[in-house]
Amino acid sequence: MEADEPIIDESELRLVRKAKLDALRADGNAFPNDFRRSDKAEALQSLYAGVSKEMLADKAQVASVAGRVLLKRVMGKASFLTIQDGSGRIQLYVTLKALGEQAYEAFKSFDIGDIVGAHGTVMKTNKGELSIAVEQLRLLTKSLRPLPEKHKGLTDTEIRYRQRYLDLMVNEQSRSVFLRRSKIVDQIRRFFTDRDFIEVETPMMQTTPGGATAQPFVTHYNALATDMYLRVAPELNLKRLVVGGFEQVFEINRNFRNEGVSTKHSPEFTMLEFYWAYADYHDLMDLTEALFRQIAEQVLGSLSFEYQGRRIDFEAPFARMTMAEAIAHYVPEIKPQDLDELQVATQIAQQHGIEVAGSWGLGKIHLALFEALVEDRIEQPVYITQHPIEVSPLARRNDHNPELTDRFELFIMGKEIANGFSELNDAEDQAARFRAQVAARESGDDEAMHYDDDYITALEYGLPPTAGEGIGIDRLVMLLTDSASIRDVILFPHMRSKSS
RNA sequence: GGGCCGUUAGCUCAGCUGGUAGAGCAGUUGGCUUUUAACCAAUUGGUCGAUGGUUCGAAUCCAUCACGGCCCA
Repeated sequence: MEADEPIIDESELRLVRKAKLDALRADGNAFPNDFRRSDKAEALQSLYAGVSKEMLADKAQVASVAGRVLLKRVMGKASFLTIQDGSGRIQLYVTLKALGEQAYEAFKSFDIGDIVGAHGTVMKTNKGELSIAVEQLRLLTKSLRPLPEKHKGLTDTEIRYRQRYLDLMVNEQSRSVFLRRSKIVDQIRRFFTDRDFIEVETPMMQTTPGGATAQPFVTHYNALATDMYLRVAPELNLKRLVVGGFEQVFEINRNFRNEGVSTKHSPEFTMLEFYWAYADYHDLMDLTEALFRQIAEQVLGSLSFEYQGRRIDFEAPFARMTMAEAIAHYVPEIKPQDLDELQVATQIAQQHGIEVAGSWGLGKIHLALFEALVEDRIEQPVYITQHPIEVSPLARRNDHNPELTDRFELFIMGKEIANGFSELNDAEDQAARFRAQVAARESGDDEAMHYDDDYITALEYGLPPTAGEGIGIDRLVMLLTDSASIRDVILFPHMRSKSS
């Protein structure tokens, strides 16, 4: 996106640096790319952690490192630079004696933010800090803008999101969140490929949006001369693949829902979806627990962790309860038998300020009560099962109660983290459910699904009994990084453009 | 969409009941050969988010708008 003009800022700080760059240009190649490093900061730090100053001096180990200057301390004829590379930080010890007059003078004009390369001997200072006693120091990239303040860092949330690179440069916390995000996604891939799932990529642009009840983004496809929708879910395509014989598939990719933005919702978000033939929703719950334990163990090194001051435990089996059971469990003043009677349940809902339409069955009332009274109270992982059929147009009917589905949602700390069900593979039932969705659309529900004729055709060829699930990656990462807002786990969250 | 809060130097922030803008860091100059947010001395830097209004006088009070944050729907 080139929408925003670069900010023209000819402030004095910039002019000073620009003059330094001009001098470098006049002097030769101001942007060399022939420097090669031998070591990264973190590797050196851990390699020499237990080695004494004297032992290091005996070894006279040489190293080449490169990174961005974060701190600079000039003390006459000897100086220290702290640089940061992709792995961490390391200190450089720069002396007039080792560099010579000319190079040392040049070094003194380096600014915080510059990218440098250094070659020298690994040493420790009197205080025991690992450093490189620099013999050659090169400026690799001149930085023209001043970095945020060195100890308070960058706290302005808006700048942290709009200029994430600054946030990453100076806020260690932010770096670690995104490093951990990468590890979590890596673990998910391993988990599924280890179990013979294959990773696939299905279209982001679709002629018929489907797979979730949500309002889609619309775009125009010139070559096909048609409007298309950004997908709200990959679900229907993934099940087409199961029809085609890919019996275990998963996809980790973006979904787009043209809805509100909040600390829990981002219109563009990342979802894992997977489909597993010859399994049901109970198998999914077992698999999800195994997945979450593996991630926590591999990424955090522990099965329990803090989230916003609460301890979350993945070790104990995740509770499983129906929506009605959950209401009675979390809201003690509501008795289980009250929820079995349509009339009584309606009354309770109305008492809690819920507007109950005449067409609602027990399931819909339970859902409304659950969302109003239970969701926010949940802390530890709990599977809520058996959602009403009206709100689950793609899920298989329960064998004992055809008004309910074989479905679950996993909640942790008030957030819906996963949603899975035994898939509806009866093409005729699915066609009827689509028609009901279309009727809802026509009476004004923008989030209701479209009728997907092609999907019905696929089902008519036969979808094996299959279970499928979606896991919101951003929310999972929020939990595992103790992040309060979804924007803190998305590298470049969308922001309103500033009219200048 | 509604409520509350915020926007002051490149960054982090002070600035009271209205009297004409301040600190630390960064920058510049000088000093300093093992510092750790290095230190010491001097010094530059502002359309106080924008536009209106009230007032002799507005960063400060009022209104509208923009952007952001938190909470709610």
